[in-house]
Amino acid sequence: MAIGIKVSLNEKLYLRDPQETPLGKRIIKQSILLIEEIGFEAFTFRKLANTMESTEASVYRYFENKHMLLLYLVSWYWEWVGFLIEMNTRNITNPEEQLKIIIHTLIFASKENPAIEYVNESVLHRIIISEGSKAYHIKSVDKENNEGFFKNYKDLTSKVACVIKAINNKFPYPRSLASNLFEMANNQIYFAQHLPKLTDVTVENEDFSEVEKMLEHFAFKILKD
Amino acid sequence: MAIGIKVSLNEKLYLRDPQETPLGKRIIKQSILLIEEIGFEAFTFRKLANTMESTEASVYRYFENKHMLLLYLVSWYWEWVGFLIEMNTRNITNPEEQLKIIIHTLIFASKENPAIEYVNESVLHRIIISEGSKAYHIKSVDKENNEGFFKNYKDLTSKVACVIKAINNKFPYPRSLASNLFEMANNQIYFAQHLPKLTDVTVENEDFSEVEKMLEHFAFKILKD
DNA sequence: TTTGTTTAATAGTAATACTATTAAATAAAA
DNA sequence: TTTTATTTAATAGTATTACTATTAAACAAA
Repeated sequence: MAIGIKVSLNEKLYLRDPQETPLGKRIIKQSILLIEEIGFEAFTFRKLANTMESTEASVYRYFENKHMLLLYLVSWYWEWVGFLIEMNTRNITNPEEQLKIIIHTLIFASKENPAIEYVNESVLHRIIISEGSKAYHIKSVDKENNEGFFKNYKDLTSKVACVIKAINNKFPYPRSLASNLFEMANNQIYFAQHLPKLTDVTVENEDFSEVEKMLEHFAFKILKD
Repeated sequence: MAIGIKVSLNEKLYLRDPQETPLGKRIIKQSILLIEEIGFEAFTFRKLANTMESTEASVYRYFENKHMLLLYLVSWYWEWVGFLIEMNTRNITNPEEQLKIIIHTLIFASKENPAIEYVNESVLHRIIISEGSKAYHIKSVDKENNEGFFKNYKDLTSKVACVIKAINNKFPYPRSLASNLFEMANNQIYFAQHLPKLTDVTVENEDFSEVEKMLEHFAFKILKD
């Protein structure tokens, strides 16, 4: 990922690279806003084309269907979070400190300085929270996994699992803890906002600090000797 | 829930109670099989009607749309798991033992003696694992929550949160731990089956014992003083 | 036997997902 | 500069899907 320029993603995710043309960038920008506004089920390429004053057929030249577009956005997000984590932990040697930074980045990724003008990271974060899991809860998950569509998410999980192992080499579930931290972060934010009976934390005005505190509590308690 | 007879669910979930008529029971039975076979996105009432030799219009007399049918199945599942947990923990006084039984029931619910002939609990479990979260990851979540559509899941979370509090009254996140155990159970099974890089456990031939062991490890480590 | 009620089938419509073909714009080559 | 090739987008479709209005059949109650 070269900052300000181009995020490197699996080329099979798209038919034509949206980062290469002005229309492609508008498709990314506007689809993020429209999915957030009406939800992924109601989202269609025709509605997208209407709001961005283009045509349905033009959008289909970039993405095979709306599922692939979601997959693109999800991959973009995790690539970006992975990049932020890499940056923020670079000069830290203590693995406990690294994990704290990872949790913080996971929760506050959308508050970092936006790197790319055609992606509203804050809105994208909300999409990942409410629609993200639909990217892999599909019948074709095995085929798409073989194509490498989930590589960004898996690579980030591996990276975090390494930090977990550095903290406690005897802990038997580093990957599961890593993926659970990702899933739990998004789930508990969603619960706080929509199904508060399912959580103990509160989220107001996009302030996720209680979630951060809870994830730290969970992670470090589990990793204690 | 009266065993062998009728599961009590929110009446707003359906237009006509499917448990009341033979056609309704066939709709439940066949929809479980068809969703499992082709996935929820490809599932339509027309395809369902074809496979069960009925008509699309007849299915629409029972459920407003396929989302409401999924919500019905998800509610049915959690009501059933809650019933099993109630049964299995009834004569247990030790809360640690209760939590172990809860985790076991959560994981092996589908292996219990089927209570109702028109529901294949094992197939339903697979649907909950791969499609369940789509029931509440929708734009209308707040409205539907007000209607009480998620009551079964929330009640079960409250019940488990009580057991968690009985184990360690000082633990600050009993609801979050409870909901996370539910979500984690299904997620980690799904990862083991489809995205093994995201987990450390393996699941072969529907044997979920490694997942059970991991959930116990997580839960009891977190609740330790 | 009549009336009312439940249930299901017919036959639609509107919206959606997707595509084949053509046209316009731009760039490269002669 | 002119021709040719390539990229990009618009038009105009088709097939499928989601959903509904209306009618008919089955059954029960009066």
